[in-house]
Amino acid sequence: MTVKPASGRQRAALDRNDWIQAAIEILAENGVQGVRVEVLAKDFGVTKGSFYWHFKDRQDLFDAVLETWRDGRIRDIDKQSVSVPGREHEQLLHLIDVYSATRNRRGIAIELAVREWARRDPRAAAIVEEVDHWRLERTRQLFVALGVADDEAKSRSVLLYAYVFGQSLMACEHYDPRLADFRRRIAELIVTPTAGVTQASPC
Amino acid sequence: MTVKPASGRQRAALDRNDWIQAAIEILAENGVQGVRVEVLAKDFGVTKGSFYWHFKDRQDLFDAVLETWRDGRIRDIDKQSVSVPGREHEQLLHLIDVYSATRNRRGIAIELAVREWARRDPRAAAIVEEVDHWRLERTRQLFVALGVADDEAKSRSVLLYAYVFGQSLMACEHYDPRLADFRRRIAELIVTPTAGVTQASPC
DNA sequence: TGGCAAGCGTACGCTACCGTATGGCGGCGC
DNA sequence: GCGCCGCCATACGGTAGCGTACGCTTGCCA
Repeated sequence: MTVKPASGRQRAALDRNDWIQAAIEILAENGVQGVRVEVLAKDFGVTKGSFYWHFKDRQDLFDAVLETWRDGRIRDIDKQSVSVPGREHEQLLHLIDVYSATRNRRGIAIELAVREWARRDPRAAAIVEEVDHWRLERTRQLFVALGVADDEAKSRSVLLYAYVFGQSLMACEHYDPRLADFRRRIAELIVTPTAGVTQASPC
Repeated sequence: MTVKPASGRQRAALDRNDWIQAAIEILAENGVQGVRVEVLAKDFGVTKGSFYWHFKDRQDLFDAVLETWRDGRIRDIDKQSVSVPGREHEQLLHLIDVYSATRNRRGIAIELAVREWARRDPRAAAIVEEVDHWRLERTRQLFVALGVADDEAKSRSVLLYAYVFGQSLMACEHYDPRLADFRRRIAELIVTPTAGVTQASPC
């Protein structure tokens, strides 16, 4: 999965972003603790002399990774969660599906790695909180567009993302072969307004 | 948090379980990668010569930690999830509450650390799957006792635990000051049978 | 009271890292 | 063609940690 392998005789010069991308790859597979500069360098076929040209130290890389991740997430949220009138229900279901464990393995792995990181590093925690806030806000708006009252919309947003992340760290593949059906059923339960929580129409 | 500190002039001899408990403590705080024998030894005020008396190597400790955790979880499940006729609803709510982020910080930290571990170690993954299966099965029974159809009961069980674990890795403390209310609302949504999913009464 | 073994200390070699200092090399401007 | 700078290599010192070999006590039991 190395971006610029050392296959060619004369490999291209690496830039800051190459290191960041490689770091994210390792982060997803082995966690923050696995992101080691000498290992990254070996993957690129260079020595750490290169790394310390582009970065002050390891923490510098970490900060860059966090910023990159945050920016990417926020772009994604903007793309996936803009309210398209009349299709909000479908949009919410799609949000859940995107984080389904079967597809998008890479994205989920990164997501979990960053959150694991955030439990022990305040910098990562701050970034995660930023991203969470964006996501929850966008989802809230979708629920509101569905006619759900604001408090209920916030609750459901929290439920939606908590479910999505929790789902990806449970091992229930062997629980029942019809798990896919269950997931659909759960998704509907989360996004479908219950009778009584719908906002009173202003009449 | 050391179990047997080196405060006394003549500390008691350590046994296998002392090391395991200390390892679990570090595991919760710093993850598997943080469980280092020389660090544990320093915490106890001994050298690793002691450790290698009780354990073959580091992996031996890891295996013991996993078994200990599993046994504890299964005991907990048996305690907390036996169906008390007529109180199943309350029991399910209690289950969610137990894993609420505000209380039981230690239990949650261990839970997350083990699951993080499981993503990269097949031995840990096997243990987690065992525990998950037990939990889901018990919760399913509670839902069924509430009159919920079997498929729906399984779905809700998955939702319940996914929500609980996901909740503990989200940073939504600053999302809204009324988060506690939202949590209650969400819990009710998860455990309360929707109209139409209730099992047809055998008439 | 001699011996034995559980429990731990000491000391060692080894690997994997981090960060730094400094040297080399190729391409680009002039 | 000369110098300079961007990019990387080399080499070094230092720390943390694993596992091993072996020596030292303490208590127990014959």
